[in-house]
Amino acid sequence: MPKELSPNIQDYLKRIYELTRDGGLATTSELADLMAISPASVTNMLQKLSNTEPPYLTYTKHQGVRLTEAGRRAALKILRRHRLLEEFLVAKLGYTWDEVHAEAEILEHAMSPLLEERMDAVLGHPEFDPHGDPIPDSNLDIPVIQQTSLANLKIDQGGKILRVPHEDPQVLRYLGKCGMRPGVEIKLLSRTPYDQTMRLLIVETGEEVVIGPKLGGQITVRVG
Amino acid sequence: MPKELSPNIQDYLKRIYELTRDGGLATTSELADLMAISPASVTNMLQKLSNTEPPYLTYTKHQGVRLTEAGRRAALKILRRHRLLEEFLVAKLGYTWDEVHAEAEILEHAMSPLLEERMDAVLGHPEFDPHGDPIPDSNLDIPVIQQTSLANLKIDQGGKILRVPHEDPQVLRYLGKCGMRPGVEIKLLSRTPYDQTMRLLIVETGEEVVIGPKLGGQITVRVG
DNA sequence: ACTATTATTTAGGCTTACCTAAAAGTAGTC
DNA sequence: GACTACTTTTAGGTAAGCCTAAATAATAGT
Ligand SMILES: [Mn+2]
Ligand SMILES: [Mn+2]
Ligand SMILES: [Mn+2]
Ligand SMILES: [Mn+2]
Repeated sequence: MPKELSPNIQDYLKRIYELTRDGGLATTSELADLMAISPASVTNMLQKLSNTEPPYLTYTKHQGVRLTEAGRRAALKILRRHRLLEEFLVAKLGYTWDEVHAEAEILEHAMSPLLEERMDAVLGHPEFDPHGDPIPDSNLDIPVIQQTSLANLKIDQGGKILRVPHEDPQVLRYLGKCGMRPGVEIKLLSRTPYDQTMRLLIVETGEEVVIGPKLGGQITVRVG
Repeated sequence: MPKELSPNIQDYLKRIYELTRDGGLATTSELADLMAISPASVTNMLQKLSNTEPPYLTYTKHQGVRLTEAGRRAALKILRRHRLLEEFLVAKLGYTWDEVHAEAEILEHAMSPLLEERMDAVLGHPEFDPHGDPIPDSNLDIPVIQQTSLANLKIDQGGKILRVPHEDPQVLRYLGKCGMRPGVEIKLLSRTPYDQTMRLLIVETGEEVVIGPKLGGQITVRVG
């Protein structure tokens, strides 16, 4: 049976899950970048995780990796804890949404099943974390949400913000100040031709917000 | 400057603090027992911790160790987190007092200064944890409390329970069922001559409780 | 197709924190 | 003061998870 995975390994699996949600492969260098360690260390770990019984991922030399079902479940388990923690910190301990990711990144590895269950209960089984990411339920089922990147919005098209990137506190503080939160209705006013910078209208307040293409690609909306 | 201490080291220092609160020395084998590791490993770590700059403890070969001021502060820091966590889990997440120690033993190492501060605040700066142990304040000041072990109580002498041992869930469930909680008034009814078993009266309920000498030595009261 | 660049893997090492086995020190008993 | 039982230390070794440097594979430009 799968013994307890180390914090490192839990983070590897979570990263690989995020990188392969689109169906592709995660590469050595992407992982090395994200985790700020050397590519050699990543290769080592990927080989190790593909040789366990059962394997957590399938590894093709020089191509990349993808999670097995065992790997996906392990990733969702830690993702559930991460997102529950973020929600808990905001809802019950007065954290702002830019403070919670780093904290959850550590605490997720110290969280027992009991604590997970109690937090879930006192929060009323929340479906989304503060950044709009869905929280897998206790069976690790995670809803598939119909959504598009801001980058795909057409001029004058409106939509409701579903999720924003969650790792960078600076970005989150900026978005918060602009009123760009999950649930907020926006409308695309313009997109500059060369650098794809967007001007958005926050419908409720009438305020205008400028979002670059890199950030815009990471914000998702429901069109309509 | 003191870099971040590893979870292991934090636990070593906390254990040594507990073993030397009476002013004595902590020995290699006591620590090996408590931490369930080999004496050789303990020796190794004690030497290491006495050779840091600044040293966390003073080590005398074959005699034992005692904390330096740096060691004491590190121990109190982690003890504060441990006890705040225990209180938080009981007060805010519906834990029973026998469930919190094991959980806190892990979480204490994953707790940021910010989380410590927020928990302290939402709890209203509690002075005691669920087992009656004092929580060091944010300056690491810890109150000295006038108290005696149950073992020192004279027949017919009464007192208020101050603290109970906190590590063993079974013991805690037993004490809980008997009504032996911090704050409860008791009176010593009898003590058997050979094995020192005590019969106690819970004043409020009129119930009688039997406590052996080993457990009795770990429960403290304020006489009166 | 060849070469330059970039990505990945292999090889060899380091640190932390544990282990066992053997050596050495301490203390209590005669 | 010597013997014995017990505790502690030393010596040598392991596993994780990281590192750098060197070797190899993949990719892109001409
Ligand atoms: Mn996050
Ligand atoms: Mn993490
Ligand atoms: Mn405790
Ligand atoms: Mn601990």
